[in-house]
Amino acid sequence: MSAKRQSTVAEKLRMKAGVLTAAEKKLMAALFADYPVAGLSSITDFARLAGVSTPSVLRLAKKLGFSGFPALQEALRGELSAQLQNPIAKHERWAAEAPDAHILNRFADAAMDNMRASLRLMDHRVFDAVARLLGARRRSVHIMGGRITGAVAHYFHTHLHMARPGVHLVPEAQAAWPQYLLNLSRGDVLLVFDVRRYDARMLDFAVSAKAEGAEVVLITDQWMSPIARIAGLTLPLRIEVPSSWDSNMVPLFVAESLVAAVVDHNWPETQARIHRLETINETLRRGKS
Amino acid sequence: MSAKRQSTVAEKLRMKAGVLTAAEKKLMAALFADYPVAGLSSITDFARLAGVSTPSVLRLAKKLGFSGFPALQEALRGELSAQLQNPIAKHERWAAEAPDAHILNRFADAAMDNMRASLRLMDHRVFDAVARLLGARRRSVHIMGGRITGAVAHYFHTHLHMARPGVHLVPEAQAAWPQYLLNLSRGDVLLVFDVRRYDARMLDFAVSAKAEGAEVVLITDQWMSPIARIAGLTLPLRIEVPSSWDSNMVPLFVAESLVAAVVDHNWPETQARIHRLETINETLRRGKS
DNA sequence: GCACCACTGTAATGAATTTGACAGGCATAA
DNA sequence: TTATGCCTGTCAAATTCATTACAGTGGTGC
Repeated sequence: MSAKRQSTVAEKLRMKAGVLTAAEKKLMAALFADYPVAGLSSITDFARLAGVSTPSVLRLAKKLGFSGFPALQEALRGELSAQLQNPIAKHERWAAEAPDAHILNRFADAAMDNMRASLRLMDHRVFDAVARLLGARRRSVHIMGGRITGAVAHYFHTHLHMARPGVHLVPEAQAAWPQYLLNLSRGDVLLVFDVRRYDARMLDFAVSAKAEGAEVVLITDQWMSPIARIAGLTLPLRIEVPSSWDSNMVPLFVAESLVAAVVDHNWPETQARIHRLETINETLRRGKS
Repeated sequence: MSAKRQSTVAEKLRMKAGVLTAAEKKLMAALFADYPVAGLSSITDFARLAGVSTPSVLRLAKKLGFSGFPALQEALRGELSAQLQNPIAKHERWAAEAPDAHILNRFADAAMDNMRASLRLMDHRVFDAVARLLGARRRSVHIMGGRITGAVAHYFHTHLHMARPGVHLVPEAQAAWPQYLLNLSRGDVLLVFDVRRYDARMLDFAVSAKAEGAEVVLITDQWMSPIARIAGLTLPLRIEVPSSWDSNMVPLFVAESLVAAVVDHNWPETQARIHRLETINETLRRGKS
């Protein structure tokens, strides 16, 4: 790949600065005053902003080598979006020899994109509300995941359980569900991970739980599990990767962040609990060996 | 003037997230995937990008309180140019409206740093070698994780098992280990996840496995599990986050990437397998309900 | 002073966009 | 099951936009 290809509109302009006419210099100044946003409105607005006529804008675009004004705009949008994507991540991932097309690089890019998009999709107030619910000691917490997200649910259960008592994992095996519904008390929290392809049986479970008075919290993907309609709080995420399956990285991220938030929120008590846990672990290990 | 200060399009969207229809949610996700640039092209392009019709875009714009699509675009341009000129915003904050110190932002920063650092730590030739080992059908694969990484090992087992036969998960319960050692054949692969605090018993297991002729592959953290000394291939990662525990995100990333690499490497065969799996799942589901 | 040339704006045309009206479709509730 | 209401896409009209053609302006060299 040659380095020439990736010349930005700004570079092209500076390159041609010598042969620009008066009207074109006005345009260049106007564009640089608010680069590149000034060039993203209509050709009429841009011309008026610079104080020239519309055909002058068009002539400048052609002089820079574009087929027309829309082509110039697309170039501007392209470099803008490249610039807004975390620049470090894209360029610094593997300074080394691995090709861009390598699966690790493709996966890493996708993962970073997912993180960004998910953080935008999530409402941090909802996140805080979920953390508050999970931190309330008088509420039991019941965690549930589907085929894909089962591992995340399991992981979340393990860690939240270190932070507080009263945390239960609803097993994937449907046979045991009735008793778990029985154990639900009014005000308990049911946290469900459900990404496509959505599990109709989990919807049933959530509906029943809600009928029992549970607060339903849903962590789902951008296409939204049907459980969203009955959930009190929903955190939508983005989980696409170049693979046959979706990625669990962002759900895991949310799970870890939620645990951290709960731990933060009630630090002294949790710290004591963790300390006790470490001691017990030590004792068990010694006892065994 | 209302108490609310000028809210961004992103905020408006999240505010209304509850009352958005399916098509509108698609648009929201598409916009957030490349915010705000995705919304700066024509209404036609934007609609096509999100996979909905143009009128749906218009309806969303009106729902957010704009007079039409161009008005929405102008709002996007406005906040974009404000953001680009404001030096603070240069460092593109993700959950933009949440404070920097918010746990989500701190966690996200740490996760991104971990990703970058891990990609630099890993040698992509080692990664490829691991993928090749895992893809070899004549070798059985045995997967093992510790207390923290157990969930990742479990997840990795589930997914790799979808891609190929001969994948086994060594349970955490030590009691069952002898039989698993017995099942190891010369040339089999033992893939171990081990991060601090390292588990001495896993080292013993790995040593025994190597003695049986197994290829030991280790996925560990930057401080390197002692197993590294006997492992044939080692992938060191970075897993620090602002929390009481380390993060499993990067190990999960590597696990997912490895599965994708194995799947890629032997696509036709794997595809057939996955297809059969889907069929079986369908059948089971139908049979149950 | 006169003719030439390059540059710029006005006006008109054609293309694309935006918007409103309509009807099919899906889910919900009776 | 049937009826209702909401959502969504197709289609067509109206508007805006991008582009071309052309005429006017100002400057430069002879």
